[in-house]
Amino acid sequence: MKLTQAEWQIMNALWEKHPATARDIMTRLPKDVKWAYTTLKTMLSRLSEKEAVSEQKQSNTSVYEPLISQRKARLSAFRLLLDQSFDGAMGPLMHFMLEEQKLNAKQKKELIEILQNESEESGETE
Amino acid sequence: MKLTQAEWQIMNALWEKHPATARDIMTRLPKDVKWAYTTLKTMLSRLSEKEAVSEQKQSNTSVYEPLISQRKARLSAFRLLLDQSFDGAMGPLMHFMLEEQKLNAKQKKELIEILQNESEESGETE
DNA sequence: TGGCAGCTTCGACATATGTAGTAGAATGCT
DNA sequence: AGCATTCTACTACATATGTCGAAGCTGCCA
Repeated sequence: MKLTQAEWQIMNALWEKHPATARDIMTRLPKDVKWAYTTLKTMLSRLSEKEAVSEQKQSNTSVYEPLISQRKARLSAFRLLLDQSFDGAMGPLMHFMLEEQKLNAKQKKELIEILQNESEESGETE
Repeated sequence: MKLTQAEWQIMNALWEKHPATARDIMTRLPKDVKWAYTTLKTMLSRLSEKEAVSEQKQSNTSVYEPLISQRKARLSAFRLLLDQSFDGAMGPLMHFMLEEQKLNAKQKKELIEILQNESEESGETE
């Protein structure tokens, strides 16, 4: 499932809290997004066609629910980035992240801790 | 500079070895890409318009050179993924990568080492 | 019960992206 | 010189994406 930029903004708002109406979602979109209400509705319809969200009518108002998990969406996006921009390998990506200083000292420290903790355990989510 | 999927495939081929002609690039595209020669040319023209590559005529044949570095392109793509899909924070991304088992034990170990070494140094930004 | 307010559905349109054909110029082989 | 090969430049077209406006329901309140 590939989401477009606009779709990500909507899905992010929806994952944050749902079910939600179009109005609800509007208020949770990034501040710099200034869509007409119908623009959002159009996007929601398209997401519904794509089976990314479900649409239920409560009397005259539609209530939406995500049908794809954030985890799956992230996985797709991540894989795409990896394949498309980093030769499909973690190595280049890791190097890139470190070289670009995408991590500050504190983050590095946290990361090290996470890594060390996780090294002991197994387990998954969803 | 945002590159599309098709553009990434071309730029990857061009970064790999350049200058290069359209024919050269054709041979280095992913195996599953089966474009007509003119399709590639169209893409190259668009990349040229976008100032992502330069086009020089050697007599009657165009020779291309990347004008944007792979590093910069990766940076854009990475930032976009981070902002769009991971709340713009490394934390969620790191957790995601670990949970998804994108890193095996050895890689984690290496990563920890790199992190600890780099922790002392400083660097610059873009 | 007449309306306003808010929702919904449809249709429309611009730009972006993917994909390619055609025509004509430049090259090079014979 | 004449022809086949190979390029380039243009044009075209479908689908995807971003953005709305218009018009028609629904429900609630004075």
